[in-house]
Amino acid sequence: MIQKATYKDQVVEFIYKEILKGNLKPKEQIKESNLSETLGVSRAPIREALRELISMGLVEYVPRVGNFVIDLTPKDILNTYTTRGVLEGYAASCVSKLFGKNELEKLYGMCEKMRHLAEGGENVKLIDLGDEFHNAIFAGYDNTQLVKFTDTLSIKSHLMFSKYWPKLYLPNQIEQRHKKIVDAIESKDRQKIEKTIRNHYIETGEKIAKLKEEEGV
Amino acid sequence: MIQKATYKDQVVEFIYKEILKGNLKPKEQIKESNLSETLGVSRAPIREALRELISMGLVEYVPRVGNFVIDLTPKDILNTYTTRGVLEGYAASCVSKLFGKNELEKLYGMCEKMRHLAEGGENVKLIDLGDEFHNAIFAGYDNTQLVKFTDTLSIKSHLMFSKYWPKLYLPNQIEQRHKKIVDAIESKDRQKIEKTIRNHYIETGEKIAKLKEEEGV
DNA sequence: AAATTGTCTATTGTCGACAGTAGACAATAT
DNA sequence: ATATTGTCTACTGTCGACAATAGACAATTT
Repeated sequence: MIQKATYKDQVVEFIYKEILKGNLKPKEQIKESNLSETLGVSRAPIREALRELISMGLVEYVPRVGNFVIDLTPKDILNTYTTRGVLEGYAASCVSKLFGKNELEKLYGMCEKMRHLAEGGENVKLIDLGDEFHNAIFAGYDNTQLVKFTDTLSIKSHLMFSKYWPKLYLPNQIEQRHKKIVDAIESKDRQKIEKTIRNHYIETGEKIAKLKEEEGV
Repeated sequence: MIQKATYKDQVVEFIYKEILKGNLKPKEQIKESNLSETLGVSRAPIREALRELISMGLVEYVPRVGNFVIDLTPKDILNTYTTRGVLEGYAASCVSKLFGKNELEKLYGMCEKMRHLAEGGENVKLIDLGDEFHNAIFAGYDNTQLVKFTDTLSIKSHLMFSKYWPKLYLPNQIEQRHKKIVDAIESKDRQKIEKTIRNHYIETGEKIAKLKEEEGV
């Protein structure tokens, strides 16, 4: 399926990457006219892109003043991860019964691969695999509303994870933490699944929030 | 605090009310130029308003084709309510310990008032009180991320509730259903709170989905 | 008749320009 | 020196016009 990308879509992509790369720093104002000149398009598609980024939660908007790169407080970070944990935990508990041996094997395999990628310092691939892991869990879940929310949260998380990941977990821990999730799914105990996934995210949220706090001093 | 409303904000309000009133029907295309002429403003603020409505989930957008009033399938309806139940259930369980006798009394009072409003057929006030009820529960909860999601879902729910509410519950049932939530909060049993609120929403979601299904035949 | 192609039209996508305002800074008054 | 007021500037808000395109419909081909 081919999809013609409008300028707006390309601008969204561009800004997102600039933020990821750190070329646009938290709290920094994103000036429409500047970008317009830089990218060689008019302000209209820039504005539309910014609106989208606002709804994604990556840009904060103050009427008549401007658009600013989001600057997450430690509390915001914890909130983002917590919310993600609540939603994904519920989703996983709903679809757990769909998982047979094959699917579980595949998930366990991913856990190992995560360790390898972490050992090799391949953070981009690690994040991609993380996405794949979560998508695999959601594969059979058809609550598009909930999934849309988790997608938003996922993008937001990446922002922080890509910055702090080396300080978070050892490669072995990454593997074990995800295996724990698969174990829970295997148990088919819905309560356990929810709890495990919630904790998975809350732990990471707390860690990153702490790092951010220390850095903010 | 005074807030200057931009045209965009007023247009959002206008379109939302048109949808609520049924002047804009599901699946109907919202044409920028039409609205522009009707409201006497240029297309720019109209477009911005539409973007916002898209992010609120009230308008669906097909690139290069147009903006359409959302047409929720029965499944979508159930999903919306389910997601809301998951999020609000968790939130309520988190803040339950903050509720003392005063707060609980107030909540019980609201339940009674809901019955009265339902008996009088005052659906607008009923919806407002419903919001107040939920806001009261969230008062001490500071996960802005989660609250933002529930706000979105709440707006979406209103769309359906305002259409179907007379067919959903008897005045007495409305009171009892909400009292059950307060009872759960009073118990301080976090698990029970989550479960109660989830069910509260899922039940309504299922009912509305069913009504929608029958109507769609 | 059915399928393909071409044309037209209504609608969205983008543009450049101007209007209005928030915030900074200078000028003035106390 | 501090507080108030006025001015300026850079930015967002809005505008009207034009470009591009999806979808409908007509013309053409088989």
